[in-house]
Amino acid sequence: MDDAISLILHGCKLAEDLELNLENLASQPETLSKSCEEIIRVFASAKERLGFHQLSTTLYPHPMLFREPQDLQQQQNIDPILQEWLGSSCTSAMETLLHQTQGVMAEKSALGLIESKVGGGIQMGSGSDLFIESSSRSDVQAMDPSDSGRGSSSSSKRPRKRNDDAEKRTVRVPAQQFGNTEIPPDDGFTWRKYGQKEILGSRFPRAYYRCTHQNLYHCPAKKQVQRLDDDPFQFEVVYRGEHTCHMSDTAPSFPRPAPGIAQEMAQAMIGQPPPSAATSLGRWVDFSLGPGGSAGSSSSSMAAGSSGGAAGPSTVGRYGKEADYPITDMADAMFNSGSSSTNSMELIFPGDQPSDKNN
DNA sequence: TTGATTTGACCGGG
DNA sequence: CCCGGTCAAATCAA
Repeated sequence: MDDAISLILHGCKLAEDLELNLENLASQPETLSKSCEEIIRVFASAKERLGFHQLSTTLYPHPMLFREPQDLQQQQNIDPILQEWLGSSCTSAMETLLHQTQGVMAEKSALGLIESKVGGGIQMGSGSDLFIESSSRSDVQAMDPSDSGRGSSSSSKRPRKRNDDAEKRTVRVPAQQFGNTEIPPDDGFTWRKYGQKEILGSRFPRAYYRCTHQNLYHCPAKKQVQRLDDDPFQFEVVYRGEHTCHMSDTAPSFPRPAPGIAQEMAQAMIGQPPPSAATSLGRWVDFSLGPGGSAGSSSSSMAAGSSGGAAGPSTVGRYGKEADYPITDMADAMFNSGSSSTNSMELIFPGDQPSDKNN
C-alpha cells in the first residue's frame, strides 16, 4: 500500500514537472507524449499495487467492456481501470482541458492521448469515444465577462443581453439507456434550469440551464438541452460560456480544474486531480466507491409530469446541489448507447457544419 | 426556510 | 413581426 501511495505521489510529481516545463515542451510533441505516457504508467502501476483490479472489473463491469473490438484493441495497452477512469473523466474535464490547450494542440497535435484527425478535428484516441469535431475553429475566445453586467443593473427595465458572443460548443450525448431516459446525462457541473421553450420545427422543447453558481461566482456558463427530432435517444447540448465558478477555491462545483494545465491533464487522464490540487482525494474516493453513476444518479423526481415534457429536469438539480461527485453519466451514457444510433459524443464548434437545424 | 423548477411574459435580433 | 433567449413570480420539494 505504501509503495502505491509513493507511486501516486511520484505520478503527481511528474505531472507537476510537466506543468512547469509545459511551455518549453510545447514545441516538442514527442517529449510531451512520452511524459504523458510515463505519468499514465506510474498511476497505472500504483493502481495495480492497490490490488483492486479484479474487484472492479468483476463487480462493476463497465459498459465500455462491451464496446467495439477495435476500441478495445486501441486500449489494450492501458489498464482497464485506467481506461475506466479515462472514460469517466474525459467529459467535462477533457473539455475544459481542450479549451485551454486547443490553441497549442491544434497546431502541435502532439499528445499521445489526443491525436490530430484528418480534417482538423481532435479525437480522443484512448479511453473514450469522445469526438470533438472542429474543422474551422479559429481560436478560443476569452470568457465573456460582459455578461455579468446583466444582473447588476438597477434599472427597472430588464436588460436581456444575449450571450451570443460567448463561445458555443455543441455536444451530442445519448440518453441514458437505463433508468430515466428522459434525463439528459450529467456533465459534472451543477445547473439550474431557467427556462424551457417550444422550438419551431422541433418536436421537443429546448431547456435552458445556467450554472448554479452564477450569482455567487458570476459564472457565465450556460447550456441548452434539446432532444433530437430524428433520434429521441440523443440530446443535443449547447454550452455557452466558460465555468468560472471552479476557478474559485471556495466554489464547490466540480470539475474544479486547477489553473495548471498539468493538473487538468492528470484530471483528464485519470479522473482525479493530483493532490497538489486543492481538491481532496476523499471526495473522489467516495464517488468511485459508488458505481451507480449511470442509472439516474442525478435523477430528479420528474419523469412524466412536467408539462413541457422531454428535456426535463436539472442534470443535478436539488439533489445534487453543490455535489461532490463528478458524476460520469455523460461518459456512461456514451458507453451505454448501444441501442442508440451512435456511440460517440461529438463537440461541434462554431464554423463547423453541424447537422443542427435549430440554431 | 431555502433553493430548484415551472411557465407565461418580456425583450431584442433578424 | 416572429422566434429564440431570458426573466421572475408562483409553485414545488427537501
